Amino acid sequence: MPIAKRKSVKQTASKPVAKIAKKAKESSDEEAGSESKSEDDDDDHDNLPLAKRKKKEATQKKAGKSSKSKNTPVSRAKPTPKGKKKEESEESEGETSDEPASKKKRTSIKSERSSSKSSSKKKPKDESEEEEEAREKKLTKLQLEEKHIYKWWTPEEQAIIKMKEKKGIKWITLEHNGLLFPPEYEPHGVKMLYNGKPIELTPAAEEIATFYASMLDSDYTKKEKFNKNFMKDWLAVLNKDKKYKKNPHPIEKLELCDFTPIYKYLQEEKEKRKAMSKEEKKKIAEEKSKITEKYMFAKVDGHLEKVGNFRVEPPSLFRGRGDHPKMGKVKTRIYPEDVTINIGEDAPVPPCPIPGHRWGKVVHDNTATWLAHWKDTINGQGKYVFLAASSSFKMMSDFEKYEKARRLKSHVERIREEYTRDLQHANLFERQRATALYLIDRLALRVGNEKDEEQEADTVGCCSLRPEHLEFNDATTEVTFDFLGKDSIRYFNTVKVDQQVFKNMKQFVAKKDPQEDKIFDKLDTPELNKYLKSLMDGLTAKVFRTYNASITLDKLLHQDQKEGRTLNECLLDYNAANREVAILCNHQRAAPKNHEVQVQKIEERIKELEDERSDVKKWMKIAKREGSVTVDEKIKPKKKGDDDASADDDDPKTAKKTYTFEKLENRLKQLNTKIGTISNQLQIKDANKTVALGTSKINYMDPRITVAWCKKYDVPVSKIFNASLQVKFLWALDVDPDWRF
DNA sequence: AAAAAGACTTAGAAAAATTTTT
DNA sequence: AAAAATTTTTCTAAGTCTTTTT
Repeated sequence: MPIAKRKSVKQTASKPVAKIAKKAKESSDEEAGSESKSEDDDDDHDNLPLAKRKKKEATQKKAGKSSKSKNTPVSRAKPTPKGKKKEESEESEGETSDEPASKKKRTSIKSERSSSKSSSKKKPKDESEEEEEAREKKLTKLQLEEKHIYKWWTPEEQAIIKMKEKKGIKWITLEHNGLLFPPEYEPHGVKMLYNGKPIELTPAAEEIATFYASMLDSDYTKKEKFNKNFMKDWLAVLNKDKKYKKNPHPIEKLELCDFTPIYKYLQEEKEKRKAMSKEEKKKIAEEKSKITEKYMFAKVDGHLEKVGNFRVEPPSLFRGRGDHPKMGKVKTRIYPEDVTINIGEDAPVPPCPIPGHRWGKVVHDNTATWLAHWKDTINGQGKYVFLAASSSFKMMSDFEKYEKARRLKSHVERIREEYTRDLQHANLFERQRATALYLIDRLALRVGNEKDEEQEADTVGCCSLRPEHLEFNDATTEVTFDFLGKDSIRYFNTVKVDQQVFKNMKQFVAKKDPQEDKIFDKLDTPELNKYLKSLMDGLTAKVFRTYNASITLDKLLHQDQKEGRTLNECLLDYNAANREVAILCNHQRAAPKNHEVQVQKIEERIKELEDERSDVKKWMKIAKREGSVTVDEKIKPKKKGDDDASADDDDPKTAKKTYTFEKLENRLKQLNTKIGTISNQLQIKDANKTVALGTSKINYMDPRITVAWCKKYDVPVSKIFNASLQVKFLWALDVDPDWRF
């Protein structure tokens, strides 16, 4: 066992973390009420070393659009080549009072918040007041989060961190309360049917049947492999029942199983929970949080830090992605015996939470950041309990990730020259290496490690591509990539590649088994990464994804940014840039369930408004001539059904109305903006249909690019980073508006 | 040197919470 | 007030890359 270098340094006598966490919470609550600003006055105002303003270096990109432009990755084909131009986008209600992201710092927010807090009597609150209150709540939440965060980026802290780095350790003292186990299964006694008859199950068998019943709505239960794996594991449990030692359990075939009684029971339980009164719900929530409270925080070198996943994964049916060979297998319950705890040597070991059990092992590995660890029963892979994204461990490595990607910026030109040259290398290995690197760089492919094809879904990355994944178009020298990548997400893209790359790839594919052989048969990922290391210290394949995502965002957010845009136009532009990055990285999501219906709805609404507009235009002509106009106008039925459901469609009621020209003119203007806004929404909705924007925002785009842009154009950061992201990116919030990636 | 184990980041789905519409 | 839509959080699978073992 790798109880690597134990380093134990004297630990300051310490209270148990639970108590400390509670304390912290109390004190911050208190502060929220009474505003004790002195405490973190000296905040992080300007001691951020990270944001050391780089003079905008003469960044070499032209606004040129050509996807071959030297410094930009080949962009993916747009899924929808609609060239439609949005005409106008004016949101009806202005976001007037949201905190402008610029110079205003958190201190000001704080005082604003606490002062308004005192006006507790809620009278006829009008909209804006309500809005403000809501915003206030969010800020409070953010504040509370921020409260316990260890500001590791100050120079003093940096010195300490350097020291630890030198020793090769991550922490000196570590305290936490272990992890929370799911409760034992409680049988509900609802009998499923077998061959039409109710059947008795042992609790263990019932539990698994209930897992299955709870998934009846999902696609999994319609898959043969899932069902097969499920039956195998379930039958093993069924036959464990002593009653069936001699002859097999009556349940043999899934086709004869009817889980609907259990399914219905689950639905009813859900309904019941939903129907509970507010008080009941609140009470239950409180009880829950009482239990979880002590697990929420750990103490690392004296700093309170949030724990990420302190819950042990409950048993379930394995839901592998794509065509996973193990889907449907029973993932069994984890007990303390299965768990290894990592904790400071002098810290109290958390008592084992299940009576009669004990921890599998307790280690004191201060070279690692995990708090607990167990082995997954499906694949035997390690599962870890780590600190949350807002912890210093995570923030620091996030920061380093982006700094490394920025370092690549000053090497990338050289690297590209080198691999472009090597595309024609006499040696096959080097040619393959150069070609693979080209794809990783220009198409943002993942590196593609080897996988165990028996145990895992068949997905590939760059190095594991096979001939079957490519198609060549000789006329255009375009290559079509069609393969399943991480999470079995399809990568489907036709790209015009470099002539030499085209030639190489055709050659690598020749005389190979399309289904079995690797295109880059001489290459593997350790080999590629070894080469990258030689090009730049710390460089690995994944850095290219980070680099290309960030540089693309940076470029887009600086390219034709018109002055005087409304907030909404700004957000639209950001969304478009974000989307481009997401498409580059192939971040996809399942289309929202009712997408088509919703699109249709909006289209109808637009049509309605357009009809209205043409009416108004017609009337305006008359009014211009005659001063005013009297028309028979349709009256929209009041939303609350006019009881007679039938009346709705057929006889739209009308009423006589008289308008002046000016009135109509005004109305036309309003209609135009409204139509503009709605068609914009529609466009975005459609463009984002299968694109997941979040993944690049969370993992790939340097947050400083976003924050700087926000400051420059006076967009509140909160419009782009929600409370969690603002905390995760706390280290980036003080960046200079002119900062460039 | 190859394989396996270990530790950490990245990923989309699903659940829960919140906001908007009806 | 209910329902629908949207956003946020949670969950845990599935990658990458490093380190250890064989």
